[in-house]
Amino acid sequence: MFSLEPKELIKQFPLFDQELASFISEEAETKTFNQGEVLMRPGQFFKYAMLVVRGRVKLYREGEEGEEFFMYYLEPGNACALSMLCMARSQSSSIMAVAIEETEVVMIPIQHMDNLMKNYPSWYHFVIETYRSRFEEVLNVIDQIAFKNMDQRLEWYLKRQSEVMGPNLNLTHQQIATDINSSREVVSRLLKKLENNGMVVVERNNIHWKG
Amino acid sequence: MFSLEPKELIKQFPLFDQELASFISEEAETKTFNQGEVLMRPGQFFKYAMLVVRGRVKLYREGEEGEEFFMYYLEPGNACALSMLCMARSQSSSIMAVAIEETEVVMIPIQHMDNLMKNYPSWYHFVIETYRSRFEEVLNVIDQIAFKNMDQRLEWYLKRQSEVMGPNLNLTHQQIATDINSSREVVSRLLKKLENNGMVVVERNNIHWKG
DNA sequence: AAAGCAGTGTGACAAATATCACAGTTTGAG
DNA sequence: CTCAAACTGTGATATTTGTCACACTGCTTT
Repeated sequence: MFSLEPKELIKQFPLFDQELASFISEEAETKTFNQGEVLMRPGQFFKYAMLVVRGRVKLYREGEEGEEFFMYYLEPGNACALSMLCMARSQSSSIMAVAIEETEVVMIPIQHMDNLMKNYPSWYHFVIETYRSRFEEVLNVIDQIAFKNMDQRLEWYLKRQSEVMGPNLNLTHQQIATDINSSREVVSRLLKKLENNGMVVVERNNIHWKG
Repeated sequence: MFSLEPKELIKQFPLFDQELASFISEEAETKTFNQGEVLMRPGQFFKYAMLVVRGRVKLYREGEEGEEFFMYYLEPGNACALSMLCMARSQSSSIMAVAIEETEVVMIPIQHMDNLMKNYPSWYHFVIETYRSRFEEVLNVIDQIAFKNMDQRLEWYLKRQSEVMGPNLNLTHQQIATDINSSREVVSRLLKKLENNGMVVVERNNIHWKG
């Protein structure tokens, strides 16, 4: 649990300037999460702003009956927007963040936020940019589920997955169904359609996306 | 187009402190939008952060085929979160903001943002709180359309409407259908069900919500 | 090889929602 | 008052998606 070099930080977070990187390097801890570990769970109170420097984090929404719904991934260079909305009132924010591989996270204690905001303009530019991009991502999610039907949603889902995971997606139909809140059979059928259209090659435990 | 007294501002925005209110009062303009006027449209570049001090603004998402989908209202004391994500990159943020009644808005030119962030802690607390509450609202919207079916969504929609507009909702079935991306007939039928359950009284151009 | 299991394919059916056609009802303009 | 327009109600039907039942495949374990 030790911290990153400023130089390394800037490489991951190009919006940071020298002083900011130095400050974070001194004051923040670095923590490694194992695959499957939960970074954030519903209704949690945050003590840190979290920046991903290695690995991948999956964010998804949990429904009241235990349903899941995939939102987006955090990759190196991303920050968890919600962890920065750190004011006491982190109520029933029922969103889950899980490391899907070994993931290294810079954790900045929230008591530094005032100082960071005040004295490091490049910090708040980063914060704003983080919100902006996450907000936009979430709006796109709404578009999909509000306006599109399952085949289009599946297609969009696979495209986004492949942007993060590469063209070979090690996913079962059941996992996909859970992520888009559908059912295995439906996913199977739609995948077959996509395969016929040449968008995809379907194998056991693997889907090859041909964007 | 003249500005508000600091005292009045603080009344509307309790998170503001005295200095912040004074600064805004001096540097910001106040603009009145008529009913139906567009405050913000898809892909627009922002020159101001916008704070609502009177009236109501409806925010909705527009689909590619002209569909609409209601997101939330801004009321006095609220700020348009998107207008504060003002960095140049305001891309295809296809969200619409329309005044649904005569609405007065304090417009803070974005060139003051750095200064505000740096020198007025109560400003960035307000900004953070604005993001937090909007983000949460949007997550709730996702819950609804991802996990719930139409009757529950309609119910939720009516409840939210009545929170803002009072128990008497001057809405046609068609308007509701548009807002929740369904069709008039479906809304009619579901309203009838709600009426039978005593949740609601349906009249022409008016729905009385009995929370 | 046999058994077991996770993953997949598929037809039949059920449920939710959308669409169509048309009729009735209220309102407001002229 | 009359007519047209906007709003609402309703049955019939289509489409989309979910559910159920069961067969099949290929891999792993014993």
